[in-house]
Amino acid sequence: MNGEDKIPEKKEVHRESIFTPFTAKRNNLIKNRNVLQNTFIPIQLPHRDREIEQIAEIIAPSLQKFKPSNILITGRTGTGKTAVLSYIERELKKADPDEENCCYVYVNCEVVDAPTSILYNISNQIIKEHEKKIPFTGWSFDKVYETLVSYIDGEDKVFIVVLDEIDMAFQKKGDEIFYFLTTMNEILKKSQVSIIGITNNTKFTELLSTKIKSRLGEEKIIFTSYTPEQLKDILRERADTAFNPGILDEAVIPYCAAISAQDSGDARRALDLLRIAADIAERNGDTKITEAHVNYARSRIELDAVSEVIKTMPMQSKIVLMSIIRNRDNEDIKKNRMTTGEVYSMYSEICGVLGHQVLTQRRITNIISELDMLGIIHAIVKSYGRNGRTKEIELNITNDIVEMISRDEVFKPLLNYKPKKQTTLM
DNA sequence: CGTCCACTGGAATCAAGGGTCT
DNA sequence: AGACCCTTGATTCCAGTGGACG
Repeated sequence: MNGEDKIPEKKEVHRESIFTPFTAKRNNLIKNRNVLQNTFIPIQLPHRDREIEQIAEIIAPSLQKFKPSNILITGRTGTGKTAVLSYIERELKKADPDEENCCYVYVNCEVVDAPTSILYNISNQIIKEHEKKIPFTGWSFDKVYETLVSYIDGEDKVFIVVLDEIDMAFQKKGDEIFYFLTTMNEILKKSQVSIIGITNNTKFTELLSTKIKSRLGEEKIIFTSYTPEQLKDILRERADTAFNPGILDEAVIPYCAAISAQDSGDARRALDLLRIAADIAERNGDTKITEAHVNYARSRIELDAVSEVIKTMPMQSKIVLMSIIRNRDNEDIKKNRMTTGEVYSMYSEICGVLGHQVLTQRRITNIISELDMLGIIHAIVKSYGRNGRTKEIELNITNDIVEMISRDEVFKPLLNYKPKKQTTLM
């Protein structure tokens, strides 16, 4: 993206086997790699004491077999929600090692989002006996639910069910699943179930029906974004165990913190930045990690994220994106902003060349909006008065990525193809 | 002030593919 | 196996609209 952050040339290394250069250059910059992984849960979570205490206070009764309130936790990504919960889990296990009084179940709804699979997932974490486990497919929702309920009731414990990324489950099937989970207690005679929902969608509660809302959110805890100062502390703590002393340039940690605080206050992002910067430095055989490495890491993260999105896009969206790129680079048109109509005619042309089905303009409008939401393009509705009302579309990706798309082999036939001259339009 | 363009975006509907139920 | 969802992507239809122009 920017030319000034070039990493120094790789140093020549005496070759013995093909691995020698890598092992030789893997100088001990990184002492402990695990610590920088975002799945790592540190012993202490800096700046989350208050939240931990709050949650601990709420769920403490479970250790005496009393049902704690349901909790709804909101906060943006990378504010330590999942980390805090894992921490809580660990502490809970310490207090009740044999799960005599309470049992902790964690489900990530981003991975398992269908209502049945959520129940299935919960059940199989709870049900220990192998022969009683619920088969992966084949059972109806009701049957799974009934089995789960009867099993839970046979246990005489408090079950704490943590639903991470709870909004993902909501999108699929409304709040039905939450209804079943929260009403479970009315059927249960011995055991109790309490739910901890985690979401990074602050508007999530508005989507729920009032009934569910009050049940699920008996207690609400909001995780605020980290400030740059707090991010610095977090990074510093990890860096202390991750790196040998003196390896990190003074400015690196404040710089990482500043970058990620600026666009989210996301600790995960900050850690990624640091880890990748370290990786790059290490691979390059450098002895110190500097701001330049961080800059490099930053652009690589960005590139990876966007190209990943584009790679997994459906074909039609790719063609639409290609049309926008072509329109922008076309000698005859040559403008950064274009209308839906212009995109559509280019699109139909490209479809013709590639032998793809041409979709309606209505659908293309939708695809354009989708691309807009992904942040790949900028589209705002604008009125040209007498000349109609349309979306004004602008590309919003770097040339590296444009390059990458253009090289995609599905667009091969376009390489030698010159678009027709546009006859109409201003 | 009304007209009228070139679309937007909601709603209903369909078709295909996948999983589920019996 | 065959009937029956449910989801997703697409189509059809259409009412609605910001603002330059006359």
